[in-house]
Amino acid sequence: MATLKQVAAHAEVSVQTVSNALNAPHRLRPDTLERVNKSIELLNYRPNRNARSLRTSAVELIGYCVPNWPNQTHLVMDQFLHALCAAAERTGRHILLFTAPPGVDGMPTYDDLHARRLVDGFVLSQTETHDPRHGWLKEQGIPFVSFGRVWKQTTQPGPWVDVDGAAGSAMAVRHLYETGRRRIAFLGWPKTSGLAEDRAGGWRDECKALGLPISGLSVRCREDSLDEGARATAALLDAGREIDGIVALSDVLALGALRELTRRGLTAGHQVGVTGFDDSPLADVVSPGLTSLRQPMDDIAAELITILTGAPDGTPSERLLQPELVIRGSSAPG
Amino acid sequence: MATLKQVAAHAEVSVQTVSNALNAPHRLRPDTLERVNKSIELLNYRPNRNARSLRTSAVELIGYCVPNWPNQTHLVMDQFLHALCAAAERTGRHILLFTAPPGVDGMPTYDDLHARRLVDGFVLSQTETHDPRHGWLKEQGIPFVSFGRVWKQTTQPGPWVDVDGAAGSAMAVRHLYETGRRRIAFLGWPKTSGLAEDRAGGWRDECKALGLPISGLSVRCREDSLDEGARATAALLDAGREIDGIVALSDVLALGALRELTRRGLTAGHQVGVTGFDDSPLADVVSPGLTSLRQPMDDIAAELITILTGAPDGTPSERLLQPELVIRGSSAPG
DNA sequence: ACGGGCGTTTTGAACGTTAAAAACATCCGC
DNA sequence: GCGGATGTTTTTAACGTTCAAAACGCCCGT
Repeated sequence: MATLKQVAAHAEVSVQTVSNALNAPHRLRPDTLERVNKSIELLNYRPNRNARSLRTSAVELIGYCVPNWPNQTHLVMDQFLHALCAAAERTGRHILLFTAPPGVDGMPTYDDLHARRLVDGFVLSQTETHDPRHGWLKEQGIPFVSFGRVWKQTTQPGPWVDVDGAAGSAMAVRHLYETGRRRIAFLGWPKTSGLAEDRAGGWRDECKALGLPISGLSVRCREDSLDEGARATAALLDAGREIDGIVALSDVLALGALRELTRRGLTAGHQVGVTGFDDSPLADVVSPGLTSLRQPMDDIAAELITILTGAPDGTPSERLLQPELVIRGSSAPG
Repeated sequence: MATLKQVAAHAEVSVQTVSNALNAPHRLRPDTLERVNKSIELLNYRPNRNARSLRTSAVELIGYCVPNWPNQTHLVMDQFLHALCAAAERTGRHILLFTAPPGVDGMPTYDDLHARRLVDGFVLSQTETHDPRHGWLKEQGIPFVSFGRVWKQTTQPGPWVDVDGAAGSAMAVRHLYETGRRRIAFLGWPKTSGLAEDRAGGWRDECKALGLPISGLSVRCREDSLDEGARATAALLDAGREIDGIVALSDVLALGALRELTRRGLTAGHQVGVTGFDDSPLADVVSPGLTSLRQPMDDIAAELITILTGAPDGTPSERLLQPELVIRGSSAPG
């Protein structure tokens, strides 16, 4: 494997000149640059990243903790990871995966990776209510950026990128309204989840703004499963709420709703319009397809990387992105 | 950030002694070792991985290309990644993610990562028929191990770990047989996929071994979707095949089968037992739960890492692991 | 008392790169 | 023809670690 030294010998220049040819080509006289580049190419030289990192103390690696506890967002994790990788690579960086215990127990792992210079900083996701990681990292002065706000906190402990769940729900409500629905229910989770409250709030506010009823139309499911979605839908129908639209907080709940509607002989997309959240692979695999709110993964990833690698000074950056309503059969005009 | 030098000064020994305290503690006199360790702890010293890698030319990082083209295995990718990470960490290594164009176009990326010493080697997955990556890497002398055999090849071009799809199908058939089924159909993919042939072969052979009929009971679906699974099931039922069991090549196809059965008023798990493949999150989310063949991700990951980091000599290692039948409601005794 | 052997510690050099400063070359104005 | 400005290249040193060899200290046998 060729080194700078060998290239330098071959091009009959000093080592530093070759280094400059790569890092500051404008400093070289054109003919020297060309000669050096020829040697680089001929010897198939590639800079040794370890030596470079040692010298510059920047590894160009970003740590990401691969989550292991069950969570609906896993269904779109591959999309997220791909987008994150691609965004990192556009800046010459890469993603380093690691595992860590949840919550504050995982902090030594983060600390270690940073102290040993395996990573420059971290991208956090799967943010939880009162997540302790952000404050801890900030305290240690370790660079990070969060995908997802830390809920139930007055000020965000660091830079973040998130998707506007309230706006998403509102978009879903408006879409159902525009396709003729007037009694739109909401399938959510318990109040403990900030994300759930965010999305529920969007449904409530938009319904109010459009003059639609909300009383008795919001159901909290105990868990994120098809069965719970179906059960909640059944409850709404049995209570005689006369619903013609359902905004569900997740694709899984939405699929449960679809199943219950189908079971009762109600054509989803005709009698009752249904929307989900996150545009997971499930949404596209069922029939009729599930209308869902897609998270703009490429934009999210790009913003995360920009914030993390851009401004190292203390100014926390915050970006709230809009989801995109992907319309499929489940919300066809009734 | 403390360095060896500072620790050495604090403990009043030479730099090399501190290095030995970490890498070869048996060489130190017990009292020196203790003194050095105290200093290490006090100064909160962590070895700089870049400096170490530069010296030893081993980065302890394993490259994994995060796939972006649509594929059913994405549903279990988070499980795989978590297992792979954990296994790597058990040997002090980590996973570096990257993106690359599919097929041979991606090889420069692999080459580059290795040449710049960002990774020691690669774990390949999403192996395709006649996958060119394995041969190329072998030729370049770049260490790798494959999750998944390269199909339609007489000899495997390198070490691999795989799950025995034929045995999996056979397990499913036997399970359905033991719960009373006698006419068991197979839902597969086109012949071009080695994986599909492997799984289909297991169904065929086990049916023959048990004296069950196979003629007209195998359907090839055009794509891996719920609709195709449902369509294939409908076709089988309409043709009067009198089936009472379905072994599907994927969870998605199996869910399609379940949907069609339910639509026709046939209780899945009673009249017709259904099994899927891969034990994706979908299997657990539907009701009745889908009986499915789980890939032993932890074992797979452990084997991959062992093979990749264990024997650097030319002897290719090969490991065929058995899937595990996870029994749920969809195959309850009829 | 002296050399050999062994266990422990130190010295010197190297891994491949870049930052900073120094050296060299060239051109210009006066 | 000399000082200065500008442009290009080289020299020196350093990043933090580990390897190989040398040095040191000690015990032992003769």
